[in-house]
Amino acid sequence: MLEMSKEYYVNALRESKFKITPQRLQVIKYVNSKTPGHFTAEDVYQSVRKIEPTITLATIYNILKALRDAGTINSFEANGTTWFETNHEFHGNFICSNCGKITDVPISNELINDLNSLDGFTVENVSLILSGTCEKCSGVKGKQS
Amino acid sequence: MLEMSKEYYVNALRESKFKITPQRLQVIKYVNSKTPGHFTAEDVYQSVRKIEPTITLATIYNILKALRDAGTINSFEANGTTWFETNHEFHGNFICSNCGKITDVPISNELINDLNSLDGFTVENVSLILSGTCEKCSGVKGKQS
DNA sequence: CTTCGTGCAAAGTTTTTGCATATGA
DNA sequence: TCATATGCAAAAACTTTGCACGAAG
Repeated sequence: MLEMSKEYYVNALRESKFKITPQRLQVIKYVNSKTPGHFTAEDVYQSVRKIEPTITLATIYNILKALRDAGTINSFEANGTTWFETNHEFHGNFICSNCGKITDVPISNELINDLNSLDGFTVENVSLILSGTCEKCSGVKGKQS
Repeated sequence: MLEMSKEYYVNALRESKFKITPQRLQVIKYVNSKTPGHFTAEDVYQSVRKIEPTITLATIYNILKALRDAGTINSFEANGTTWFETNHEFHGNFICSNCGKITDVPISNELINDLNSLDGFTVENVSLILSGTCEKCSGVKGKQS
């Protein structure tokens, strides 16, 4: 895989016949700054609108879909929304049911082999989502922020 | 684990201090009939309303939450909705992006060990979601039903 | 110049909430 | 009796759609 950089995203969009627009460049800038990390369409919107004030959530959804179709970001659903991430290494996403924070957790290689040996199924995407209490929230009472 | 039966769900609700209502019994009847299987709140609603015509989706959500809190069903999010299932064995859920069908897929025990050895995290729930093309849809053109 | 993307408004889905009434334990 | 559940309506949260205009290639 190419090193993460804005060019990586731009090239991937071009290869998939997407046009390069100022709005897309701003979303790329945001996404690239969040490596590794997890973000929602709303997160991207709130950040990018500071530079592109006329942009709308619908356009953010469009752009994130393009970046995903170009193979540069992954998505998974949790807590009622779609989360995006740039981490292409196979991993789990641990979601703390107390504070809501999402943390990447490592997974052994054996599982990857398992998943590639499913008779009859062509696996294109895998998401492993764990929930529970994170280290910081263990023994601490509080509400999700 | 107890054998799956309506009593299993009723007992679990009682142990968690939930009341047994006719509406809950009908949802239990539905859930128990879908073992193994995957269903949404809407699926339950459409079935149960035939016997309990005044029931509403809000009540279905309430009951499914109670059954989940009582530890009898699991849930995961995919395709924009929450799916419920009774399968308590650790497994993956393969979602065909062509026909939408969800299929349980077996996972080796190694992963379970991995997931139980996450330093600092208390794992309460795990969902492994795979997407791609199922056997039936491989090589077949069509739209999701 | 032609196709694709953006901005806007509106609608579609799924899920939650508040409250009065009804009911299980 | 009394805490909890139900039914209803309304709202909230997230995502998609249609269309006219604008911009990239």
